[in-house]
Formats: sequence, structure tokens, C-alpha cells
Amino acid sequence: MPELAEVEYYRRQWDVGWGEKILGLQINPGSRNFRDCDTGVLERYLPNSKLRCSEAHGKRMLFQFSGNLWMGVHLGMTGELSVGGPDDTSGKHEHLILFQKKRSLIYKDPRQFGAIRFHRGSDPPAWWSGLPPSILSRDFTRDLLREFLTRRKKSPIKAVLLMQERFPGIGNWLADEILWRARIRPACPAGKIAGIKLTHLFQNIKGVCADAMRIIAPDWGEPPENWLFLHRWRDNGICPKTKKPLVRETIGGRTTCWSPAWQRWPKESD
DNA sequence: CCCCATGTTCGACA
DNA sequence: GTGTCGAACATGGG
Repeated sequence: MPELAEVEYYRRQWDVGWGEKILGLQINPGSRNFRDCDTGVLERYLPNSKLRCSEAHGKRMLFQFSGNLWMGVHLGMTGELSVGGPDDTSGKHEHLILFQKKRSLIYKDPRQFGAIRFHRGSDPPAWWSGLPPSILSRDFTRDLLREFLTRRKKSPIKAVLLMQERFPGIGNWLADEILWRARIRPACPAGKIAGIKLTHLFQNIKGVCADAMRIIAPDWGEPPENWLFLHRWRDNGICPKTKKPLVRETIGGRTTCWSPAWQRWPKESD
């Protein structure tokens, strides 16, 4: 489910527990979500610490607890964070529950593609340092985009936009939305995008991410009808721009929805 | 039963 | 070494 705006939405769900003590926790023992985590250490140190704050970066989140404790959370394909009552117990898909006096903080992930990590130390963990510039930060520049597209020049632009090392937080639907707005065919080799087309792409990467954050992050608002989003999974979907049929095609190993009448190959003159 | 799914990693291969 | 591609992970929904 989650791409950058949904991740930010889920991160905020646990804000209600900031400053309050973790009284105990429950871990789903066989869960694959803890493959990068020593659950014994987590069980030993987290009780009696307080949830301090959290931040998100792309699809990753970091929760900080008192006592120099840090928990990394990735939601994979089907992960969710939510809040339950203080006496909630875990079902089949609740892999981690943190109990506070008035509530429980719940991590649920049916497919278990997500991951939980844990770290002790006065500094943030190594796996949180050295992340690429956030798309919405000033450090994410047109030059950085151009350099990356040149390096991946033969790959379809759709596949390139999914690379978290340069586009942290972009997932399948955001990538399609961006290419649709920029009027670029998803199969276009990344190296062919230059000049004004590159500028359009850059602006729409920033623009779509900013709009998604504004609409989805606060309360899971639904994007408007004039986005590709609501049409992409409908049978016989219609492009909101041209009113002509959308198509679905596997590009870069992922199902891609695009509008042949609207999205074009870049011209040599661009 | 079949196919599909908003993600990432790993091994095979060019 | 570099880059690309499919399979695998585990589960549920249509």
C-alpha cells in the first residue's frame, strides 16, 4: 500500500502516544518482519522507555524512544500503523504491539514484506544516515535528476523512477501519475529525456509528491477525479485528459497504467 | 483453480 | 564491475 504520502499518514498515527511510556509489548514470534531485528533486544529494552518522536524519509520511518533507543519501520506492500485500546491483543497479522496506559500502538502487515529494525546508541542508526535527498527538499535538484537519468539511460523511465536510491518514496502509482502529468511514455529510455522534457519531469516529480502529501498525509484524503489515480485500476479506464482509453502494460516488471493518446516519446528537438 | 496486488532483494546472465 | 530481468518472499481478494 504505502508510498511516501501514505507512509507519512501512517507515521502520524502514533503521534498520540508521544511522551508516554511503553508498559509492555507483544511480538508475533514467527513473523518475517523481524528478519533484520534481534527481538530479544527489543523486548528487553523497550519496556519503560518513552516514545519521543518520529520522522519519515521516503518509505522508511524512524521512531525514537528515551534511553537512546531507535526503531526503524518499513511497511512493505501491506503494512499499516494504527492505534487500539490498551487491552488489544494481537491477531494473525499484528506483528508488533506497544502497550501504553491509555492505548496500544499497532503494526500490522499481512504479507510481511515490511521490516522492523532496532538500534541502541546516542546517534541515529547507520541505516538511517546517508539516505538520498528527499524529493521535496531543496537538495533534490534538476541536475541530480539529469545525472541519474544519464547513468540509467537505457532503462525505461518508469523503472528508473521506482529506484529508491534516487527517488525515495516513489512507488508504482506515484510513478505512473508523474509520467502521465509530464506526458512521457513509461517505456521511454531514461537517457532520451532532456531539455524541456527533463524540466517538465522534474517539476512533476516535485508537484505530484507535494500534492499527494497535501491530500493524503493528513487524513487519507482521496485524490481528485482529474488525477490518473482514480482511473488506473478501473476496468475500461478513461484518461481524464483525452477521454480516450487507458492501457495497462508491464514495464520495469510492474503493471503500468498510461494514456497512449496523451503520453508521447520525446521529440529530438526537445 | 487462476491471476493479481501502492515493495525489496537476490541470483543468473549479458 | 555494471546493468537488467525474473523469481522469491507470504497472504488475501476477485
